Amino acid sequence: MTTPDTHRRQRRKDARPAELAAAAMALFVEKGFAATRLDDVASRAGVSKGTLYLYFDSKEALFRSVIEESIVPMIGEVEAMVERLGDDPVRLLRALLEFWWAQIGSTHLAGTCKLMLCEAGNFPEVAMYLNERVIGPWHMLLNRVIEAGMTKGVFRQGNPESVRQMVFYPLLMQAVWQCSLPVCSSARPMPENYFDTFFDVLFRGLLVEPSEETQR
Amino acid sequence: MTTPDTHRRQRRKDARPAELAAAAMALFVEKGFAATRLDDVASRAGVSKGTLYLYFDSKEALFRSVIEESIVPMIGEVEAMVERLGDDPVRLLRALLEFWWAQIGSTHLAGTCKLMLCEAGNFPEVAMYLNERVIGPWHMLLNRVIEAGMTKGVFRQGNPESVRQMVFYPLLMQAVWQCSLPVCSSARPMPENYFDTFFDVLFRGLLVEPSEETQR
Amino acid sequence: MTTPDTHRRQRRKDARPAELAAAAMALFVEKGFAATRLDDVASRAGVSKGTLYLYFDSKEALFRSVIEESIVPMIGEVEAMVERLGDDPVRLLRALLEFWWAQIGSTHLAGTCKLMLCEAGNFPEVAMYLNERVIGPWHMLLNRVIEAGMTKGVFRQGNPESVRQMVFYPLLMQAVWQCSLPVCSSARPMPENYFDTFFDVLFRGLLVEPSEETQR
Amino acid sequence: MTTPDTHRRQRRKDARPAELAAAAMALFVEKGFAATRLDDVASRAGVSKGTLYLYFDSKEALFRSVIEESIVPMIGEVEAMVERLGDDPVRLLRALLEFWWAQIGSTHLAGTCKLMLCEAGNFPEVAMYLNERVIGPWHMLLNRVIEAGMTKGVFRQGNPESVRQMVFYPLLMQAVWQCSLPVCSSARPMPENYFDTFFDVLFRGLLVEPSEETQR
DNA sequence: CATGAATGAGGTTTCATTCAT
DNA sequence: CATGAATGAAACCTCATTCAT
Repeated sequence: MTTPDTHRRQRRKDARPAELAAAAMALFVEKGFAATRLDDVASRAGVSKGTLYLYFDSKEALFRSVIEESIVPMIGEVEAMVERLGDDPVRLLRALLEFWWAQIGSTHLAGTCKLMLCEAGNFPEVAMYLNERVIGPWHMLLNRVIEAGMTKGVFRQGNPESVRQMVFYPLLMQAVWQCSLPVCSSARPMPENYFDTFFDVLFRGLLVEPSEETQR
Repeated sequence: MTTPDTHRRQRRKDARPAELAAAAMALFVEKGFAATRLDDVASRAGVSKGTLYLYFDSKEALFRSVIEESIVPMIGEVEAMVERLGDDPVRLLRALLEFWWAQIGSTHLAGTCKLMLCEAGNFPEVAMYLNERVIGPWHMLLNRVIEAGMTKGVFRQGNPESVRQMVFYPLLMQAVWQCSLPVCSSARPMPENYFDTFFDVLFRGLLVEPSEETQR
Repeated sequence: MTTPDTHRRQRRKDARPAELAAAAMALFVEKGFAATRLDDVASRAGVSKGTLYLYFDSKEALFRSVIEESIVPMIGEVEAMVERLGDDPVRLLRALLEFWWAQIGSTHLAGTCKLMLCEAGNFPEVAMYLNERVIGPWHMLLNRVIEAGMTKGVFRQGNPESVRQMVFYPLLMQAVWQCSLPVCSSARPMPENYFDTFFDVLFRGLLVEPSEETQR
Repeated sequence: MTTPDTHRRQRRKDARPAELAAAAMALFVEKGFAATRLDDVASRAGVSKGTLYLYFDSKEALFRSVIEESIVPMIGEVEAMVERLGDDPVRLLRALLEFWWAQIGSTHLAGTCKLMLCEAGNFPEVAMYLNERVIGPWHMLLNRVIEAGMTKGVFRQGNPESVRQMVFYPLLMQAVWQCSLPVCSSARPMPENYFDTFFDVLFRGLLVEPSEETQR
């Protein structure tokens, strides 16, 4: 009794909220929440403005929903990383960061990071929630690895907070930056050997060691 | 002829634009451009809404002026850093970054960085201008130091772009983050030994060297 | 598929711009452009303020549109008069003026004349445009008839500009005056024999001719 | 005790209100009442905005005062014309109209006529007052002359209202027009022989009489 | 379900008016 | 007297939200 047309329609209907959220996400990331007009969201999604209200109660609800939907995969990613916990802090740290970049930093989820940064002041509860569910656990994870490395004597002693920023913020900033300035020159794609240099310097230091020096 | 009162009034009038710009800056950084109401700017500055229009043609002009006024000192800071150029890449790089943090990252100019990140999409010309006058020169400066260090064989070989991000983005992100989340837990003051760890890891690497290892 | 209701709605929507323009026209004529509030335009048209902006970009655009829409019929009228050009200057001149009064001077298009007079200083481009498209052609038309009459020896020789004003300005001023002072006593309807006297005096002069004098 | 300087100051002070009124008049005529900003009035008069309030209670009071000051000389002119009443309707009518043009239509008082036309709707009491004190008497005057001419058998019989408009409106419209469109081409100075043609046609008609025709 | 015309609260902007100097 | 910075009511304009179709 359900014709293929009905099927297609059904699929369309089910996909609607996600389509709308995706359109909203793109514009929220590009312009910010307040500067985004629902007119624009609707026309980007190819629907009428009224349709938005069939799926979302308000602009703010749309925003929360967009964030919400981004959070679920993020939580998933972070938890997936927890699974990977192994013994070698070096390999583990590298794996975590590369995984973060592959699954978040270089994907459309990077936009959520930008939104977090830009809109946290206007949506403190959202920020708190995100902080609790995603940022916190992620920081915990990094901290555990870093501190484990220090405890094991593999990593240099020091302020773990400082270390966490050093290992993570370059990636985070790069991700956010690419959302912000697709127009500027900085939007060039990540260079091939970015991570090679990154981890080389991170683990072995910027300075050439005496032993290496003699090798040259 | 000029009574003290006249003086006070004159001083008031001369100071007005800066006062208004400061109030606007604070709110723009906190809420973003679009979400900031001129009513709020005015009442934060302790004047009426109309007064804003005695000094700025429009909300957008106010924004541009705020950025403009932030740029001048930034250019000054960057140029001041150029003066410091010496021969030792290690000391120089550390000096540059500590200076940036002291003069920009930890001051109210950090807000300009956040604005840049958040509003670049809505004010592309402003972003281009800033990019040209401040960001570009600053990147050049870092690049020169990094490349000089590599050429001299003091710094490990690698992608300079990657290195630049590693040395600068943790500071930049920290600065922006503190603007965004005065409400969240991350707003705690920079720990005492942040920079010690930062440069220790940066220059010598996260890994404990074999020679050090034996010392423990 | 289209119910009568749909029809009515459609008709309503199509008619909206004209309804709004009519309401605006009436108030612009009555109060002038600057003194007319869009609130008043909206409530006279029976819509809310925001509705105006669905159809017109700004108050000025509304004004221009109102004028624009008045110009089209005016051009039509003037061109219709050109068609009437015949050989007898006397009958032709009378026909033109009576036609102008019937189609413009005594209709709502008279308001456009008042607007032209009152707002020309504030909308010089609009004035120039009207001058080019309507006023100029109309003056040309009158001039041609007047000069043809003079050339043929039917009309007394004299400054055609002066004659044109004599034949047209009483009608124009009467039209404008009735827009301006519906409140004053002058708003009484045109007397029955207005045109009889008008053309009698115009063609034969105010003075009683000697031959007539003897008839009394 | 009164130095020359004091004298000059005194004269300046006494002249102030008239200077301000003159500046206001010019702008009211050019832009209309509502579109005229007191800022512009003040700067045209070379004083500060506050100074206006030393001499006039409000913008409307300024407007009324401007009109008021124009009325007095107008009343004077009209009364001066009454004095001239003689016996010959032809000479009298011509004298009245030429006098009106010389003393009002071609002077800055023409602006008052434009204001009357444009602002009557916004200031009905002012319009009524003007109507009572100036327009009415002036119309009476013309009517008396016209009717006297008709009674004496010098003027052709007809609707006096119509005749009054024919003799006066061309001049009035010309006066107003020159206020409205200093920008348009119509602002050319009155042609030399304007009045010659005007009265020739007015008294003897547009048509060439048979007797004249043979003279040609 | 989907539409888009209509709404009106709330933002930006203007400017007549005031008042300390 | 004269000033002009400051005010705030009221205008213009925007856009999230509603609802008849």
